[in-house]
Amino acid sequence: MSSSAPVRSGYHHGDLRNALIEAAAGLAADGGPGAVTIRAAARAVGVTPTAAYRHFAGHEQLLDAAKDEAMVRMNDSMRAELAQRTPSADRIAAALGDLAAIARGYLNFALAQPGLFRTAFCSEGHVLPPPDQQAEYSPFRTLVGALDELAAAGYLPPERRPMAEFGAWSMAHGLAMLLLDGPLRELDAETREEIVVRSLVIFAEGLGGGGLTDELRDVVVAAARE
Amino acid sequence: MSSSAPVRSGYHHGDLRNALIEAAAGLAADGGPGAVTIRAAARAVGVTPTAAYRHFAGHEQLLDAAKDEAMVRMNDSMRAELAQRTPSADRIAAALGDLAAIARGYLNFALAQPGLFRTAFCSEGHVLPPPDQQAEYSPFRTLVGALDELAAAGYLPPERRPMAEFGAWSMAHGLAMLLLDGPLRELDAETREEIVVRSLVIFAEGLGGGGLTDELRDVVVAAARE
DNA sequence: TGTACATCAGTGAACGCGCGTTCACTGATGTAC
DNA sequence: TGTACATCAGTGAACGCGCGTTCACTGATGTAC
Repeated sequence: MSSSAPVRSGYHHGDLRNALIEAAAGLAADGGPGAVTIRAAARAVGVTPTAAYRHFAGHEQLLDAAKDEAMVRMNDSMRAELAQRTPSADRIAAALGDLAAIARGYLNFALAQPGLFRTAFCSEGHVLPPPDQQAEYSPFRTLVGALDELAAAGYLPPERRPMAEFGAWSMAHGLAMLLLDGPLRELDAETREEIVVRSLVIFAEGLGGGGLTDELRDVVVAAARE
Repeated sequence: MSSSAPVRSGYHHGDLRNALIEAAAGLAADGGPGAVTIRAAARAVGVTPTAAYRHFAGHEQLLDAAKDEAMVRMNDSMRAELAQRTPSADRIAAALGDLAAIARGYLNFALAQPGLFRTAFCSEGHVLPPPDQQAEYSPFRTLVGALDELAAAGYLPPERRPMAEFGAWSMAHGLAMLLLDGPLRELDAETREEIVVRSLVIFAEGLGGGGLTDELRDVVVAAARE
C-alpha cells in the first residue's frame, strides 16, 4: 500500500508536489489521517522535510491534499464499480438497483480502504461543493439522478423527493461507520451483511411505500424536531 | 467544560483514578479523543504524570476509560431526554414517537458534545455488548423495545423486524456524522433540520410501508449484495 | 553559440514542543504486637 | 495505648521519540545578452 521506492534522478525532483500528495495518500491508506505528516511524506519520497515547504505552506495543507486525494479515490472506486452494472429495462428497477449499488460501492470502499475512508471524512474534511461544482460523473450525481428517476417513474412520491439524497447518503455512511469503526465491527460477516441488506431494503421501502397516515407522520415529525 | 480546579488536601489524592477519568472526559469534550493524554489529565487533576501509572497501565487504558465515560454520558443524556416525553395512547404512535425521539436525542448529543461523541465512536471504541450485558435502561434497549412494539402492533411486518435496530442506528449515526464532521456540516441550520426530519420520515415509512413488489425487492437485495 | 547571473528547488543542522514512560525516591497510611 | 514497620500512593528528574518549523546554505536550471 505504500508508495513506490524513493528513487530520484538528480538534485531536483521534478514533480515533488504530486509525489508528496501520493505519499500522503499512501500514509493515509496505511494509518489513517493521523499518519499523514510532513516528515513521513518527505521520507517516503526520499527528500528532506524542508523541501516539502516549497510546495505546501505547512502540515495542514498537506493533510488537506490527502483528504482531497482520498475522496477522489473513493469516487473513482465507486464509479468503476457502477460502470460494471448491467442496466435493467424497467425504469424503477434500474433506479432502485443503482441506488443499492451506490450504497454497496460506498461500503465496499470503506471496508477495503478504511484509512482513506477515515481520511476523507475526518474532522474538517471534505465539504459538499455547490451543485454547479459537482463533477458530472460523481457518484453523488448518480445518486441524485437515481432518486430523480424514481420520482419521475412514479415510485417516489414527489413530497418525499426533497433531501432524499442526504437520507440515502446518511444511511450508507452510518452503516459504514458502525461496521468499520463502530460498535458493530466485531459482529460476524454474515450478520454484518444481513444488516446492510436489510437496512437498504427498509430505506428503499421508505422511498416508495406509504405506511404512515397523516397523523402518524405528524407524530414522527414532531418527535424528530424536538 | 474543563474539570474543576485542581485542589487537593494532602499528599494522597484519595480518588485519583476517578478524578483522572473525569479529567480525561473533560479533555475529550474539549478536544476529542486526540486531546486525551496522560500528561494533560494529570495536569488537570494537579498531580504528576507518574501518579497516573498507579491507576492505569498506560495511555491506552486511560483513553479506553474516556471512551467508556463518553458513552455513559451519551446514554445518560439520551435517557434524560426520553424521560421527558409524554407517551401517546395509541400503540403505534407511541412507538414511532419513541423511535424518532431516540434519533433526535442521539443527534442532539452529537451536536452538543461533539468531542465526547467523537471519542465514544472513534476507532477501537465502544463495542456493542451481548444482549444480556446491555443495561436494561439503555437507549439501545429502548430502541429495540420500540421496534418490537411496532411489530407487535402490526405496523412493522415481521419479515422486516430482524436487524431493524441496526438500520435505525445507522440512519441516526450517519446523519450525525455527516452533519457534525462530514460534508454537510456547512449547510444552514434550516436545511440540516429538514434533512434530519425527512430522513427519519423515510425510515419510518420504510418500516411500515410495502412499496416494494417481490421483484423490486429482489433487485435491491441483489444490488446490495454485490 | 557561449557565458554571467538571477532564480528556483533542494540540503543539513538545529530549535522547541509535548508526549509516553521509567527510575529511584519519599511522604502518608494503617496494622501487628 | 503506643510504636515499629510494611505497604501504598505519590514526587521529581530524566530518557528518547517524532513532530512542525526555521535558518543559512548550495546545487541545478534557464534566460538575457
